[in-house]
Amino acid sequence: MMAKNSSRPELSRDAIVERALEIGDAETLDAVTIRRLGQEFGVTPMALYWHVKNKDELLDAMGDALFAALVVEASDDEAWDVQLRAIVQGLVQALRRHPGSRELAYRRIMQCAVGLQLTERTLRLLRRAGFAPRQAADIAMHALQLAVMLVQSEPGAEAGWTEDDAATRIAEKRAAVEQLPADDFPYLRELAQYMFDCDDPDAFYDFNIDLFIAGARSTLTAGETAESPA
Amino acid sequence: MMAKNSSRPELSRDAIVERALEIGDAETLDAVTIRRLGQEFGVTPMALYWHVKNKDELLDAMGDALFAALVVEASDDEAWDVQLRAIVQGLVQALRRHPGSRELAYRRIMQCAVGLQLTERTLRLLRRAGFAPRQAADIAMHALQLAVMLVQSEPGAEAGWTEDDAATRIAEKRAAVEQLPADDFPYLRELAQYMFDCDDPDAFYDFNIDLFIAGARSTLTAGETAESPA
DNA sequence: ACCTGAACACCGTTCAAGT
DNA sequence: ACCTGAACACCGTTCAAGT
Repeated sequence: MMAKNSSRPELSRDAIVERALEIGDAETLDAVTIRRLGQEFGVTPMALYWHVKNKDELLDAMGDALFAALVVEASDDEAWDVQLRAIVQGLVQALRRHPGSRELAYRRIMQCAVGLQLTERTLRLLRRAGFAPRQAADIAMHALQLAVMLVQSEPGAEAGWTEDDAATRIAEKRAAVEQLPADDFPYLRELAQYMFDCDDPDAFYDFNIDLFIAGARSTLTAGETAESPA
Repeated sequence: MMAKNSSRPELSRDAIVERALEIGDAETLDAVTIRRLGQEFGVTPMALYWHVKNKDELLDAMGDALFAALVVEASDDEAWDVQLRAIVQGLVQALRRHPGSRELAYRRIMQCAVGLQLTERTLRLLRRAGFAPRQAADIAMHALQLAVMLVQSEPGAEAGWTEDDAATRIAEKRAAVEQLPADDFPYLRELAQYMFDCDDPDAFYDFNIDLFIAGARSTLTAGETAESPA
């Protein structure tokens, strides 16, 4: 019952998931391996199978863990568009915590408890705002997937490597664009700095979220004559 | 030089990529294996390394191939929002051809020739429409990523399995939602049919694309006083 | 130019067995 | 309840060698 080694935590499902996320961030998702994890815990690979059914279940658990840090900074009685923005922003903040495992969010967002609760809340606020059922469903899904998409495509945050390594990758991309024929790609060459380098990630997220909210808003006003709110 | 077996095509880079996409669609992306491909061509695994540097390059080539079928049904002198819609639609149509390999599109869209040309065209039309440089860059990226996102999240098109197998998976998901406590998830239960079953995929795509276009449109009019078009 | 044989260092997973 | 040993069927990849 006593800790055998203070630097080596007890083996448990949560500890495994946590360590897996760390490895994903420090290296890559395919560095996350049953055998590697066993090694990190000073245990044989097979020991993990007691705590986790198989690797797929581990990846699912990692995906679910991404949503654990979710906080939505808006109360139920604020305007629907304020709430919707807060939901997407909260999701983005949560997912950004583990860059290496961002792609796992896709398949778990409509599966895990937090994701379902968030979906419920989004549907509720959209229905109450006056969106038709079909619209509410589509916009809710769009909102959640948008958050995943933005995090996944944030310029200059491809794989979870060292920070200065990311800088070199960006430089490579920009260099590749510089080499394109100026006659055929004038605009791309002119705007390359904006596409690959992201000096201000928060501005990037804000702009794209606003774009989405504006679209939703105009959809609502356009359909208001045809549909009657519940 | 003569075909040794008419049912077994010559080994070549293109043939390998094509077969890999077929396997991805018929089964899953991780059924796509160097060894499996060698087997399908009646050749040892190592033979592939002559035509393809390594597996990563193969996956990249598969991703690039997704964009090969791209057609944008809009000419340069149509309104900018019509063109923008046609671009996203064209991309969606192209990516839908290989459901099993959709996830590969993400990392190649700004890398492959077709993707770069499409980006250039999008930037050009947005700049000419009057968007500021930063806005044009963000919206262009958003447009391209949106297409990938929609294809990846089309309800009821998760993995590239049999069509009736997809039906059972949808039924499972809906059943899971039915089991949720009615007090906590009234909206989700009410709208479950819209979220998981997609009776009309084209309508799904149209709605979401329109949502995006509407957002872009309102961004343009909002910023028109501040920015002067080129 | 194009392919094979043999070998290496990895995977995930099962299952009976230990404590 | 929790972990190990041994084994199995897979991977991707290299490299010298064949034709």
